[in-house]
Amino acid sequence: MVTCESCGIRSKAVQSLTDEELEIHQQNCAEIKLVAGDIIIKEGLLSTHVAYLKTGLAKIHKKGMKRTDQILKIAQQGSYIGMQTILSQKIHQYSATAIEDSDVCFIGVATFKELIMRNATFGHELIQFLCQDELSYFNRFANLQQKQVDGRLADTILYFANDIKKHHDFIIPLSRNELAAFICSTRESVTRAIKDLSDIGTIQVTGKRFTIINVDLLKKISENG
Amino acid sequence: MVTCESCGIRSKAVQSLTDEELEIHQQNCAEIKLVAGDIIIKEGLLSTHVAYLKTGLAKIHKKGMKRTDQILKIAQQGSYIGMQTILSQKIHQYSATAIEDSDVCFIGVATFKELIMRNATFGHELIQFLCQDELSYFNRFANLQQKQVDGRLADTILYFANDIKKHHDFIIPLSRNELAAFICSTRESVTRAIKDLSDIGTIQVTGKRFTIINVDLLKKISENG
DNA sequence: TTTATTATGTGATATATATCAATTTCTAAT
DNA sequence: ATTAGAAATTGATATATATCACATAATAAA
Repeated sequence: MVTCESCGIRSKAVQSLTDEELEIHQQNCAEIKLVAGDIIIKEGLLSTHVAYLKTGLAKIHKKGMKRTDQILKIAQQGSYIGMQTILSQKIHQYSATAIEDSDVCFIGVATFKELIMRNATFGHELIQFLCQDELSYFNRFANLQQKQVDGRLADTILYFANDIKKHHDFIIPLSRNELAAFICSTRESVTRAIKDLSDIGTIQVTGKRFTIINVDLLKKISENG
Repeated sequence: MVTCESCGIRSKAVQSLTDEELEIHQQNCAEIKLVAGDIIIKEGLLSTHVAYLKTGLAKIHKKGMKRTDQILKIAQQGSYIGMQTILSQKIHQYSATAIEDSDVCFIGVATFKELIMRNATFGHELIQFLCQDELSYFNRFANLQQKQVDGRLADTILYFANDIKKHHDFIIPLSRNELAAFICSTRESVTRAIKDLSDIGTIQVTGKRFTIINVDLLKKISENG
């Protein structure tokens, strides 16, 4: 069994802990293996743990008025999930679901809070994380509002290629419905947008496999909206 | 002159400082009186200070591809502005402009960071603030995407009434263009939405003065989109 | 296999809202 | 008060995309 101490991929925050603090962390922390589709946290339920996504990929989603959830963001390995709620409110305000097989560590709320209060560097790392996160939202927000569907899809494809998969040929582990929920559109419009981008020769798509053929053109569409 | 020590409306974070730390804060902090329209921080410029909005109201806005800025949020008194950038990136990623006469304290970056690293409670309060903020975005995001203009305007009117002005009769210190930038629409559509809500007797509007006549109906429109 | 179920694709149509153009109202300056 | 400039309103039109309806493909179950 891997302890927090021996864990090679612990967060920067955890790296800043003293031996004693790391021991506290270790005692109140459980690692769980998830498969795609497993729920990490669920909107509306009491928040008892903070989740740390060690490996894998998850979607952060939220109920709207309409039936389908909206996908707020994709959480990559190294992300803390559910800490927003844990510190002030007690009920999770959003859900998180693994979209790839993932390893997740659950840390008890009380422990998490204690570490923040004990170790300023731990808190500092969390602040960095939260700030970074907020800036991403600002960007996403601006892009979503000012671009139309083709541009938003281009953004998403480039995001998966550059930030997540680091490859020009990759799987986007989202259904067309989920893609729509992510770029704030509909299944049908996503299908058509994929066709548009394929037709002009920027990408090649088979099911969930995307291959970027002409990056420059794709970037141009992303930039022009 | 008001010192940080004697300041009655210092932030919860500052309240947690020791006398010595408060002295450090005091030495690197300047209070400035702004009038509506004054810039607090500007996107693209080097971030040297964190701003604390002591009193007043400000808009947080960001350049898009199109000419007009988008308004990401309204910052109320008690908000820290510009701390996202200061900790990781060096260039402000968004602008902040006073939309009412305001008192703002500017704290040097180095000092701000020092206090985070010295005092875990200070950091903890900032984390609370950031988490709260993030949850607001999630809500705003969900609402914006799923409601149409009338519903989004209703949201905004209720937001100013309940959260900011705490009155059913109040001034929204935004032009129609700014209102549009806030609810992600256009000047003309905002005008028409205001007319819609007036026509059905939910509100009464003269220029920037809004009076809520039928709250229940307004809430209903907000909820149904 | 066959059948049921779910995901995806495609065409036709509806609609909310952006855009364009012209007018009126408000505000500030001389 | 008069003029100039900006902000807001109003109407007509264009358009991106949602919605609806149906067809097809992929997947899981019997």
